[in-house]
Amino acid sequence: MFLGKIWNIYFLKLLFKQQNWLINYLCAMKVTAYSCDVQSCFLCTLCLPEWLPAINSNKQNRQYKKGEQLFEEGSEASGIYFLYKGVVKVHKRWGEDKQLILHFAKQGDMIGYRGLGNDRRYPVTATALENSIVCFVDIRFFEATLQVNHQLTYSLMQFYANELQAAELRMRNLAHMEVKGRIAEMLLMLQKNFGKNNEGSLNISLSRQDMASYCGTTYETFFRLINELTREGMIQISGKSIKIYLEDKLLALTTSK
Amino acid sequence: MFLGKIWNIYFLKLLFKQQNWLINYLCAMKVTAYSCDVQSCFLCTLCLPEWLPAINSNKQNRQYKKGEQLFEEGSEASGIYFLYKGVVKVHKRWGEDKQLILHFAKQGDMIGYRGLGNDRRYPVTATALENSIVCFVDIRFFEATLQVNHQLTYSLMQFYANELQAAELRMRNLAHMEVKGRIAEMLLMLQKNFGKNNEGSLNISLSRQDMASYCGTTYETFFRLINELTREGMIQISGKSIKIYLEDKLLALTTSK
DNA sequence: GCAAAAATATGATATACATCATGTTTTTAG
DNA sequence: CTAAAAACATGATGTATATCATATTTTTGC
Repeated sequence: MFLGKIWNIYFLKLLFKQQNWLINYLCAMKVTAYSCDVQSCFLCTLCLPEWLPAINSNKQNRQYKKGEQLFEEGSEASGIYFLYKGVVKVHKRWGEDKQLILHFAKQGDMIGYRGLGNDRRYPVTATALENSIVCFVDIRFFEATLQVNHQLTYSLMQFYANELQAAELRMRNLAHMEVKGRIAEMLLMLQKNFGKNNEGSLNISLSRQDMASYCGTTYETFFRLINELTREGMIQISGKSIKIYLEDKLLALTTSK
Repeated sequence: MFLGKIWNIYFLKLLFKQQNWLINYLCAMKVTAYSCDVQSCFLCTLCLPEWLPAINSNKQNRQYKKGEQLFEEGSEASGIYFLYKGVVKVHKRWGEDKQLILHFAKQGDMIGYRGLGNDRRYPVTATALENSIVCFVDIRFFEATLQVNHQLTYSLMQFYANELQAAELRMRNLAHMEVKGRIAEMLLMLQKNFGKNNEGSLNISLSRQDMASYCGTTYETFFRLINELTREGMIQISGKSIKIYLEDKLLALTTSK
């Protein structure tokens, strides 16, 4: 029955190859059915069972269309988001038309937690790259939750510790690794986080500009370097689908000397 | 009496202008007197008073000479350090002879907390830039402390959140800000964290290589650019002493467009 | 379904920064 | 106190990457 559903969509996709609106419409419908079950996210799994009803009555489900912003850099941090469906980019501005993308958030990811420092404003912007559904938790309620659920606080602390390590690793890479290596690293990250689909390509579709912004470079440089990677047989890229062929060679690009 | 001591050292400094060994020796002696009072650091102020005796019997005072390593990137994370006296750089390797300095730790700073993620190895190296004294707390005891002292856990979580924000800001700057701006930013950071001495220069002395490594650039580029900053009247630098003259102009260099 | 707007492709040119090379000064260690 | 090592200074040269310019293709909105 589930397979039937997939087949159904696949069939429609073939039928209306260019008319993606229908597919999107159908997917959006399916997606609407999803919602927080108050038992599987970072928040719910780490809280005392007695606290779950409180969560249940305080959470809000929200939907965002592709391109819509969840929140913007500099605005007051109103709460924390848990992504149920979709893909969201978390990014920081530089000047008028540049940005560094910090994270491509996927199903299950927490977003907005960077607003929990001393400065209660979001230090980043979050933008939906696909139609997305989130569970929103008000910041005050979240803080109350932390006061009550020590295990959650401890886990969140560890989560931050891991994020900090990752951020500082990327800092070093931005400072010293060449762009080609950073692209290789991003591709491996995407494979790790989003996996491959049945055709063996990365299970996510990003614009080249967004991929470039993740690597901290320009569209043009990114373009030239993925061409090189293609010529060297490490990857293949057509449209928005990317296949990784020589994982070890990519990995080699990410190490020094 | 305290003033007398300072005058004493100042007098000796004049007398033996080049013979710093004596001064250092005397200072080291003075320094040896310092040690944890179990009431002023991040750890002690946030713990329950009942827990302090436990800390007192578990902490270790350690000394490091200039140039000595506290711990090394990749080695097992054995504990957390609190810096009582001295300056310590926290840095990450790249290749044989490059590094990115993440932090110049000063009195009161916590070091080694990056080792508390899932991977229980230090992701960074810590090296003393001056003779330093630290209070060391074993990682297992620290974890037990976290389990007991929820306020400490919460504060540590917030601390990490702030560090993460700072790291991601620097990530963006490494990606998009030009080196001159990053130097300006470092100088302002040094002034904020280490203050000025009675002559108005930054109260810290770093090698140019280390400053360059903090900015994510080479010694040569750093050298040329501080010359520019000097020519433009923003700073003055002689030996290891740096004076900031035009704070607002430096600040302007750190913003886009 | 069509016009407008994004996204993509690609060459030509510019430049910020790294690398190399060499000499001097300062610091360190025995 | 002296030799060796580290830090510092500075020009010459090389290169990775950004910027600009322009044409094509794809996507989006009404």
